[in-house]
This record gives sequence, structure tokens and C-alpha cells, in this order.
Amino acid sequence: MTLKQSYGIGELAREFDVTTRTIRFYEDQGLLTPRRRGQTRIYSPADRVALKLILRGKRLGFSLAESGDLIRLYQPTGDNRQQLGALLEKIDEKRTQLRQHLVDIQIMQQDLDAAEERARQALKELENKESSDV
Amino acid sequence: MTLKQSYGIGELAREFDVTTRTIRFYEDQGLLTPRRRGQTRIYSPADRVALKLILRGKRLGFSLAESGDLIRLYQPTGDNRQQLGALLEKIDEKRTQLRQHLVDIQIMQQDLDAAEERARQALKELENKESSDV
DNA sequence: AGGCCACTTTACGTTAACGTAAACTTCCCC
DNA sequence: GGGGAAGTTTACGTTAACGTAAAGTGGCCT
Repeated sequence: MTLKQSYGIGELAREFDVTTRTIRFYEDQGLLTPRRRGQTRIYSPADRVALKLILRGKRLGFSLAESGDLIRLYQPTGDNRQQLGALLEKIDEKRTQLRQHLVDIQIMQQDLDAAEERARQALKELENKESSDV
Repeated sequence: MTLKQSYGIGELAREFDVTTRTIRFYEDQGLLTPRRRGQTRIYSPADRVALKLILRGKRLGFSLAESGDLIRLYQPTGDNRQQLGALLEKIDEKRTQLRQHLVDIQIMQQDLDAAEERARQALKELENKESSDV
């Protein structure tokens, strides 16, 4: 068995730990485009990848609209030079944004280091105090 | 001149490009604690740092409540062992979260690389087509 | 004194991203 | 053939994070 060809809505919901309501909402926003068998939705591997991307975007503080942009970046809509140019620009924008994210994360990590250091120091002092209390 | 001792609300708003409404809202949420001169707010360097942290958190997709946690991590509330233990746990949580962020960013950067590659390839093909059109 | 600015409080409005409930169909199982 | 289980549509509700408007205060300038 290679990879699944299609997924049900509940299946995806379980895998990514979201509700079916959420998945349908993303479709409503134009982020997912499942086909139908009768009236039930059938999701392709591409839909699954898109969903993954949306959730990753959420973790990084991207809005659904922004994630929509990203999804469209990966779909070969590239026809004329105009669009391709705009595409490259958008990619560059996102890159800049991600770089800022990296900086933010590094600063936060340093802050956490400092906070941990202070906490450990405070613990040490408590212990010293106790041993002198004996 | 070393560093400013205090800041006005408009001053901070300009520096960080937010509205005064936003700053007052953060105070309402307990994230900032300016003192008063008469009825106007006076912000300390610590408030300014907190505001910076909040906005950095926002860029990373943190809620105001989460940023509130972070702010409290940096304030030496550390009194008893209980609290210090809980503090260290929280720090570790945040660290884990930041690590996930890093992974997310790396994946996105790779995706962007791939998208750019495809776009450049598509451009190339357009050019080839044109040169054969002459 | 008049006017302008920066500040204040109070309070209702708004948007994104879903939650939740109701009422329905379809299929499968025993 | 009755009853889950999983899917559907429709629609109103909710929360976070502010926006926006109205009405007032205090200082400074000329």
C-alpha cells in the first residue's frame, strides 16, 4: 500500500484533532475543495496537505486568509509573467515574515533561559536558608 | 542620557505602532500596570518591556492570556518551592511550544523554496516559448 | 478667554474563527 | 424494520481583541 487516495471528513478530523465543523468551515472559506460522492465530501491527498498547512499556519499566528495565500502559492496557477512575478514577490514577503518569526523565537528562548536561571537561583537560596534553619 | 524612566501612552503607541486603545485594553487585561499622575497613565520601562513582549507574542500566535503567563514568568514572584516548581514547568512547556514553532517555520521555508523553484521554472519555460515564437 | 491637544471614561460595534443545536438523509447491522 | 453511526444543511451563539464614537478633563499658548 502506497498512500491513501481519499479521505472522509471524520477521518481527517480525527487525524488532525479538529472538528468536522472546522473542516467544513475551511471549505466555506475556499481553503479546501473536496469532491462529492452523492452529498458526502471526499477529500484528496492535496486537500489533506492543505489542511496540514492551515493548521501549521495557525500555530504560527497566520490568519486563514494568509494560509489561503500560501496554499495558492503551491498550486501551479502560474500562467503568465505578471502572475509569476507577483507570486515571487509574495513568496519573498512570507520569507521576510518567517525570518522575523525566527528572531522572535530566539529572543523568547533567551528570555526563558534567563527566567529559568532566576528560578533555579531562587530555589538554591531557599535551600540554603533551610539548612541554616536546622 | 541613559534610558528613559517613564513614558506616556501616546509615546508608546507611536513607538510600537499600536493605538492607545490597545494599550489601555492590555491594562484592562492585567498585562500592564502603569502608575498615575493625576488621572493620566505613566508607564515604566518594565511596562514598555512587557508591551514589547506582548506584541512579539502576537506575531507568534500567542493569545494575550499566554503572553500574560510569559510576563509573569519574568516577574520575581518566586517565593515558595511550590510556585518555583510550577514556574519551571511552565517554562518547559513554553520551550516545547517554541521548538514546535521552529519546526513549523523550517517546513514552511522549505515549502517556499519549492514554490519559488517551480515559479522560476515556469518563467524559464515562458521565455523559451517566446524565443521560439520570433 | 478661547482653542487646541493629549489624555480620560463609558459603552456599544465589529471581525475572525469557529461552537452548538436542530432537523434531515444514508447506510449498515441484526 | 428499527436503530445507530456518520454524514449533511441551516442558522443562531460565542469569544478574543480590539475599533469607534461620545462626552468630559487638564494643560498650554496667544
